[in-house]
Amino acid sequence: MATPPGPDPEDLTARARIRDAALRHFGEDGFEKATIRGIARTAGVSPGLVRHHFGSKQALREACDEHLMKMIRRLNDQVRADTTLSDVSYVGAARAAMAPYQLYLARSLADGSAASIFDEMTRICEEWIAGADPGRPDPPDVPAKIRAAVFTAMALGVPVLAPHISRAMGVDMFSPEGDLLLSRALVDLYSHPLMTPEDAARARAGLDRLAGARPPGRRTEENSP
Amino acid sequence: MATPPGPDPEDLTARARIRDAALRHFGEDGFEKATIRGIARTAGVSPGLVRHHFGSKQALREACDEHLMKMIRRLNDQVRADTTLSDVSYVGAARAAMAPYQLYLARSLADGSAASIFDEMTRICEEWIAGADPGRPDPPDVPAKIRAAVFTAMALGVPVLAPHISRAMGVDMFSPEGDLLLSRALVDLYSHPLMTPEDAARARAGLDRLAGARPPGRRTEENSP
DNA sequence: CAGCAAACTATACGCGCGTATAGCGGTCGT
DNA sequence: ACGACCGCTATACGCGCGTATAGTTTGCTG
Repeated sequence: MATPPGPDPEDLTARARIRDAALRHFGEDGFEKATIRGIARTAGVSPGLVRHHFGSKQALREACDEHLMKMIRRLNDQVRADTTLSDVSYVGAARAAMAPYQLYLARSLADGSAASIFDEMTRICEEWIAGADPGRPDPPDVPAKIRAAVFTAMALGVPVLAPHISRAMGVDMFSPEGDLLLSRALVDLYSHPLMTPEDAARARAGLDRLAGARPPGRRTEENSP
Repeated sequence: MATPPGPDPEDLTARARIRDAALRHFGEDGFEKATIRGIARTAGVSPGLVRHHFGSKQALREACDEHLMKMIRRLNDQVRADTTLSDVSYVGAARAAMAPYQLYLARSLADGSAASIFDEMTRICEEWIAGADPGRPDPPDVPAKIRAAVFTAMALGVPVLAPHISRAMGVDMFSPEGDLLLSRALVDLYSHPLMTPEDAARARAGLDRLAGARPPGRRTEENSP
């Protein structure tokens, strides 16, 4: 295997440039709005070459997904490798490395594709949660996988809605200042439970009551003025 | 004002049917992929009438945004009105009432439009947070508005990524069982801080160190292997 | 040097979209 | 009773897209 057509050792080839351009265009304009012609122009090639290498627009998207997931896996393994770093710096470094792809990831997740990426992140998160579960006082009444999925969705909500957060903060979320501000906000939110244990108990009781009484049918008040 | 062209008392007119159909199509297919012809067919009218009433596809989208925001405001006022309900049932009822619009809201937020809706929800959330702030032991070091924006993004991450959560749970998030499961997971996550106070203190110290030392420049290891 | 395969370009086609405009029927004010 | 108006439809235009295919360059092998 001297120069195999393998996917990894390609970083300056036209194929890789097309893929990177596609990641940018898909991320900035969305899959539908992005055009093969525009991607080709950014990559400095002819539109026909895009089809020659990837076959179709959809296949190009799937190649982007695959590439991104490979990068996420590598990032996670890398973080797992040296746990000597403090939590914060690793989170910051990971966010910095992901920055160019977050727009694409956001779009891709939002329109329902990139399922495997979400599942992979959920799996990673589940390991993380399962590792922390033994340390908590009360046993969880929801499987770790489901909690992992919900939390993954919440965590991904931040990059997905990055423009809105940046607008609220007044600085770009990906700038150093914005990143710092966001990190502080996240630490604050993560370290303060939004519900007291009593609230939670009451809520759980309410849920049990709803579940026992009747399945929560929707109210008919949606047509009242 | 017998039959004014006002926006409110219209619920069975063709205009309202077009708007509802647009909400569905935009939500299910995305703004770009959705077509005026398809919306018109769903609404049972001719494509020309869509333009006659709304002028353009973009204007139709803005009308959808406006309508949705009005509904959100009404829902919030309604919830604020009777605080006798337990937290959970109001959350469930609100989610049920929002169900048909969550897909649209998700798409709309994800592609950067619907800024005013996000800001409105942030404002509501900020009031909620500001009301709860006096009760916490340590003073927050991040403005309430920013915490509200970040939390709003996280909360909206759930409906935005609903398909993925549903896939992980095994049941549709909007079904009664899925809603119950999701609510339990949310209660569990909300009632258990993800970071201990020590973790948070250490993280804040790390952030202060990073902020004081140098702005966090990105590593050069993204091209290493 | 010949030849061939792979990378790449040029050009064209067809389709479906948003948009524009002309025309038709019922309803209401006068 | 009648005409102006509004809701609504039918039809058409032009554009830009994804896709297809034929042609051109490049680089490697025998």
